[in-house]
Amino acid sequence: MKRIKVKELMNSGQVGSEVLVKGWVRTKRGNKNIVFIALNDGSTILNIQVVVDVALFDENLLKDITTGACIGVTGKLVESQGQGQHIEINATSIELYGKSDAELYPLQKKGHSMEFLRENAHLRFRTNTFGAVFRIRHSMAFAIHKYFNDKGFFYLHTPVITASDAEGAGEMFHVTTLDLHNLPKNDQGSVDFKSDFFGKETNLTVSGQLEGELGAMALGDIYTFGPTFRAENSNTPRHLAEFWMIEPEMAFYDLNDNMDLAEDFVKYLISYALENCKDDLGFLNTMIDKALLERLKFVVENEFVRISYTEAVEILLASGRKWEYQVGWGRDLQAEHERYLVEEHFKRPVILTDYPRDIKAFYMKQNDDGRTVRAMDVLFPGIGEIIGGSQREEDYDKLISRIREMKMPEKDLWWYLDTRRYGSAPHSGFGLGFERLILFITGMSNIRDVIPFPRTPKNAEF
RNA sequence: UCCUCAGUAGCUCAGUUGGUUAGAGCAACGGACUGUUAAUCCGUGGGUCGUAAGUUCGAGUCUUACCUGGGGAGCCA
Repeated sequence: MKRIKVKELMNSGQVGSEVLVKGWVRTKRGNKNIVFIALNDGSTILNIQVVVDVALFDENLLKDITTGACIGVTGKLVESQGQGQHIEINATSIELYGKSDAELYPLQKKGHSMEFLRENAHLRFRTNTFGAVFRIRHSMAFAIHKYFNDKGFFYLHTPVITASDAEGAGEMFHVTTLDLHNLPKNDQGSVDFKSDFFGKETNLTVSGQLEGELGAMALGDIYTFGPTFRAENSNTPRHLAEFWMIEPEMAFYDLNDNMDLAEDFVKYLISYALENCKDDLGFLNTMIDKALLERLKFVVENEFVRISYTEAVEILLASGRKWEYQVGWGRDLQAEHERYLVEEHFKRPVILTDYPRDIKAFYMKQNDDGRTVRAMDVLFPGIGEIIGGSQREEDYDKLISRIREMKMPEKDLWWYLDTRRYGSAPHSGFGLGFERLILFITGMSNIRDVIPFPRTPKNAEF
């Protein structure tokens, strides 16, 4: 008999038919006459209830069916006599694929703390919460590709290994095949990378943006979606050393087009989750965050506030608040400032634009005022900055003077500068932190719980 | 990296001004129960109190260092 997934069974299983399901035991309960098994196969958060007439089965087999064990069940699909589920399976035969010693299996049929489950990341997939989170994570990855594909964007694979630290987005992980215990030195006494694998110093990427711009300057609209690495010693519930980022880059988009796309994109993804992840979101709304669904709907239904950095500073100064970090034009906004704007003043997502150029990256388009750039940050409640982007500086002279002012390695950027030498065009783009999006959509509070295997300082287990 | 809180049974925690044999709930195990929903009821086993050093007649409790984790901050997505 062909196995049917529980999700399909719940949606379209025919009462009265013979079915075969395979999955992992969540709980078993009952008495010496009848036993109930809650079986989950990961296809849905819903369990199928298996009803076992004890008289029909070997006692030792039933003894081995414990929490965590893997079994296959053949039986008749019937309407449930009990409350709590509409259908169930009257088992006629059970095959035990893998036992699970109940005295040793870490997961119990009770709630566990997130910290405990994080230490058991190899097994946490088997919990309701993490099953829901990772099904939603998949759906969001799929929706991202669908959104851009439907809009005519091309998925561009930018390199994971790079020789440029051009953006200066953060500390980088070195990539080398040199013998770390016996490093070759040059005449100046520093490491000689000429004999390294690539013949030069290389790192893991901190952003695919610069390469993405090359693609946009020919293909029009592109996006990247891949892993990103930051060797920052950041220990917070919002940072990872290895995370996934989506970076669209669009020719002929100005900053307003860029903001329109960012807002439409995020709203599309949330709508997609609301429509396609109902069971999982319903569970998270009940167990993790009672305001989750309400908040998601609110974001979809309301326009994001768009104000300039300068206006934001005025609001903060007029608030009468005492800030731990001083507010003033030219200073970067701190978490407490962003939080005030999003969570108290406007009570909705906010897009801040036109930041002082001295606190932003070299590639951002310079405004005519000579002191601000066409940057945008999308700020979300509870998350902070979820998107950062800008219109790019397409003017060669302005770009090169900025590179020199900031003492960037001009020589290494020759290929980037070539896009401004040959057929330069106005263009824009942004970066969306995938895990921060998943945080917002699932209502989870720690970023380590929305990526299967978190990489953080002092932690690369699993 | 900084500030702060915590680390005691498989899990979540209690443990008084330092004092005899370190407790509870849940889980596990054994038993009871003819339809259960994290079933219920009765019973049983289970501990190098994060690690190291120190103070003391005596340390789960006090001191110092280190390790690990949570929360906040910085850096950022």
